[in-house]
Amino acid sequence: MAATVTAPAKTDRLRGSRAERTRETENRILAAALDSFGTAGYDATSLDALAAGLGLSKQAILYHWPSKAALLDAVIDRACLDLVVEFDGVLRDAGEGWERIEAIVRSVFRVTIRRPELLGFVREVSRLGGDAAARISADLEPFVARARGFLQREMDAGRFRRCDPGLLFVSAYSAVLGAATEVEVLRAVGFEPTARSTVVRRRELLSFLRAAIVEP
Amino acid sequence: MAATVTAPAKTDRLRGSRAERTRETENRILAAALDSFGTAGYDATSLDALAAGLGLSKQAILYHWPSKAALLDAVIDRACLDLVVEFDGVLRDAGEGWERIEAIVRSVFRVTIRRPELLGFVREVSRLGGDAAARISADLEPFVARARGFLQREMDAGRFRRCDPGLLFVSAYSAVLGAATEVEVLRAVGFEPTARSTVVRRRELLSFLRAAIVEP
DNA sequence: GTGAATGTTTACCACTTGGTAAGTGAATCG
DNA sequence: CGATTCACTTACCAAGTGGTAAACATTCAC
Repeated sequence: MAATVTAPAKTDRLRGSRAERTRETENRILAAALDSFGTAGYDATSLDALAAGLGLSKQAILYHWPSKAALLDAVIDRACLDLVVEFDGVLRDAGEGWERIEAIVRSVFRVTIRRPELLGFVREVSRLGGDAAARISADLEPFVARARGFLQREMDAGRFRRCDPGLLFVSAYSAVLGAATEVEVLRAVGFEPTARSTVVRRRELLSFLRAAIVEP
Repeated sequence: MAATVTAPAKTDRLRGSRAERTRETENRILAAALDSFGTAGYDATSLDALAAGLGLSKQAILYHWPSKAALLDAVIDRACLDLVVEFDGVLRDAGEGWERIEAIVRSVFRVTIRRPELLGFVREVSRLGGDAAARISADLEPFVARARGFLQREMDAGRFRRCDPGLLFVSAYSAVLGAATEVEVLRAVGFEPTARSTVVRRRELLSFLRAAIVEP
């Protein structure tokens, strides 16, 4: 027979070592929780429903994390990791000055299409406030600090309009997230958030930001 | 004795006609619900807690509105009325062109200080989606339409940079609401949302918007 | 093979939720 | 004055919540 070296490999769920399978279960839970927290919301997500969607029981979740709040913390860390990985990858290959902002905006729009729950989750956590919001701030702080440093340098070089880098960051952040995720407002002004209209929205947002940021 | 013409006037709560008192109770419930929905959130607000805070029982609320969802609808209508009254009043006395945007931004910042729950509520409803979000869109549609018309006219007159008025509205809306209400993001960039820092934030936001909107 | 650690389940609990049913006291109206 | 409407309360309920306790099956270490 063909050499089954060491693998038991009865079903897909039983592949790999015990530690690997545990990690995979936790990943599945984190992904499902991120999805539900980011779309339905934290309060509107029950552990029962979450577990049922994964073919588990609620107590399986509570085995890996001691409480719903602890699960939220873990999801926050995971989401921030995903975001930072995404943006860092984009920025590594991006050019200088305005090109970097353009690269980030394109990246945000790509994320809202491929993983719409991710930025919704960021919104949700900052809405929840308290420990969760503090945690996400802390997780993203290095990225935010880098962004501010970048803006400051570009201002010093005379390429960006001089202003407070922190507040410029907030304005740009809000405008980008809004154009990418405020589906109701977009609908109110006649834009169904389809993939096709995304191209238009992105183009308009970029020209808006360029006018606001780049020194003419 | 002094002429007590017709007034019974035993306590404050019993003043006025029956219809007036009923209306006053409903107003108190609406105000408390708007506050709690806008700060704690819809899901996190229980009818019991709401009623207790008003010295009523939950069923008193359910007497005036048949369900929590119906109460939410009423709160939406009330909040939109407040917003439209506020903005219309401001715009009536505002000048032309850029001055009108400046007036609106000042108005938004004033609202976030005097009634922080109001814009938080708008955010919350648009997060909830579904019927509630559709309702708030419908309520604010006339105002949004006027804003788009204004932007279009200013572009035609060559005073504003030419672009899609609807998407410009979304970008500006997001930037304003973000700078006014994204407390966690502001904190992350080192701005405690105090009344003092508000002046700085408003000034920076205005110069950001001016650069983005006004034709140089 | 045996015993221990691990991941998961079933059973259960106290508590909260939105909502119903029925009753009550006061204002209003004829 | 009596009847009725009105605004509200007390009592209650079924469904769901996050979380605990304990039993159970599988896998791993020896």
